Amino acid sequence: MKKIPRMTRQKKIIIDEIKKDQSHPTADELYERIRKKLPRISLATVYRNLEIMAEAGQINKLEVRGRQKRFDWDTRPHDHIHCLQCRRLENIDITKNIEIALPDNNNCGYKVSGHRLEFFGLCPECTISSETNDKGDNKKMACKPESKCGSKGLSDKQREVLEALSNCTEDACGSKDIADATSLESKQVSCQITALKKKGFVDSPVRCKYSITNSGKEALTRRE
Amino acid sequence: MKKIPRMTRQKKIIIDEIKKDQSHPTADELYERIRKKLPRISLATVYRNLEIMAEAGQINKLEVRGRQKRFDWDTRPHDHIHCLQCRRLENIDITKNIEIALPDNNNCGYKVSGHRLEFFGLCPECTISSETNDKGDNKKMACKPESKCGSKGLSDKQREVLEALSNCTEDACGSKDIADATSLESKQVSCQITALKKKGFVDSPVRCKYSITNSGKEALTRRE
DNA sequence: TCTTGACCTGGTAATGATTATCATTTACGT
DNA sequence: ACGTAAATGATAATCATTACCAGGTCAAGA
Repeated sequence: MKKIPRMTRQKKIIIDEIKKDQSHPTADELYERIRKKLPRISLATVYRNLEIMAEAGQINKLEVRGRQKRFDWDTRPHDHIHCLQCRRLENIDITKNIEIALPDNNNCGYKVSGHRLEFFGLCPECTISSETNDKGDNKKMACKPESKCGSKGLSDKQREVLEALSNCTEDACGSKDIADATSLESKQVSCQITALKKKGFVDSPVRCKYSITNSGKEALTRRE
Repeated sequence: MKKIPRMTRQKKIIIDEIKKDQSHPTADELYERIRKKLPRISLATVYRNLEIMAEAGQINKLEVRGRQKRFDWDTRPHDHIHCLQCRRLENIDITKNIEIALPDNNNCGYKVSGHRLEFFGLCPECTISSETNDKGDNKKMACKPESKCGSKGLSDKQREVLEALSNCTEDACGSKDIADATSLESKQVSCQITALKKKGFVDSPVRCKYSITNSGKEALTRRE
């Protein structure tokens, strides 16, 4: 009485793409790859079919740390490790070292249906890059960029303040000077400075004096 | 040189509320509870401070299965179990049974900084309710409702079809009858029927004949 | 063979959780 | 007590995912 979902061109291509490697792709990564072969496919179709195939047990939906779900063609039970910096996810084999005892005889009263074990840390490449680059200023990702880095874009006011700082002839200038150089009040300037410091675009060599950082200059040129 | 975040009334109340029990609340659960004491607090403030306190190590941010993050005042390492139906999350003690070996001598080359072990299944209450209620039709949640149940709301077209079915004098009627009774074409009706079946509002006792279910009637009255 | 309804797709709107922005308010060092 | 940096509240923006719907395709029964 079970209904078997129809096999369509889209489903075939999706499952082929997953099986191609061990990369545990996200839905939108798959979408981008599949679009090269099937340009008219919809993102909704990708999501839909991943869900259907996961339910049918053809693939595995991984709910790991981070916002996006990842998909794995290998439905055999195994564990994962992922990098906190570049977010890559890999299989890890630890069956020799530990044995997870499903607490059948547990005191919690749950009817346990499964478990998940996940390690995290820095992958080899990110470990190296974090050791060689001591200053975080122009740190380059060894692998994929972390998606959660926060917006490195600039709002209009932030851009205005940054430009004023960039034009500053002194080593560092106070918020009064910036307020004069821009159309903003000193209170607003102070607020923007805080936001810019958090993004690493502004530095405060002396208390109440500010200067633009290298990544701040870079951000200015990025979309002038 | 480390900056200590300022202690504000809001932070105090948030951390007090978390420490009150073992419920591992989500940000919006906390927001609702705190609003009773501090009605003008903003949801953004709750999120912001939870993030700050998690970073400072005062509380623990739990990225467990499900969309929402949960927060735990107990920062000592421990594992969790959660119910797939009502989504409750509880601590679980399994230190006697297993020992997680951080693979220092692992072959993956990662610099491991931690791990997460999570069991899932049905909590005692949900186990009982799933055993007594065989039909899923009017199954009642023993505890909190699952948030991912899908929207139980009705679009205009869905409501129209449901109403037609509800007025049907026969036991069940075909989509032609529904199309006549409504302003919709038979193709549209078929499409809506599919959606309504998925929600459990419509049943198909005979092939190509449909009738409204109890939960379907209930959905109709909910916001007439 | 012809219908007829079930299932599937692409395009897009809606949703839900979280984060960003910014004017205003508050806490803290001096 | 003052002035500045940080925190707040209100709200817009973002991101991943899901819902909706009109049109297309398939397969079983008349």
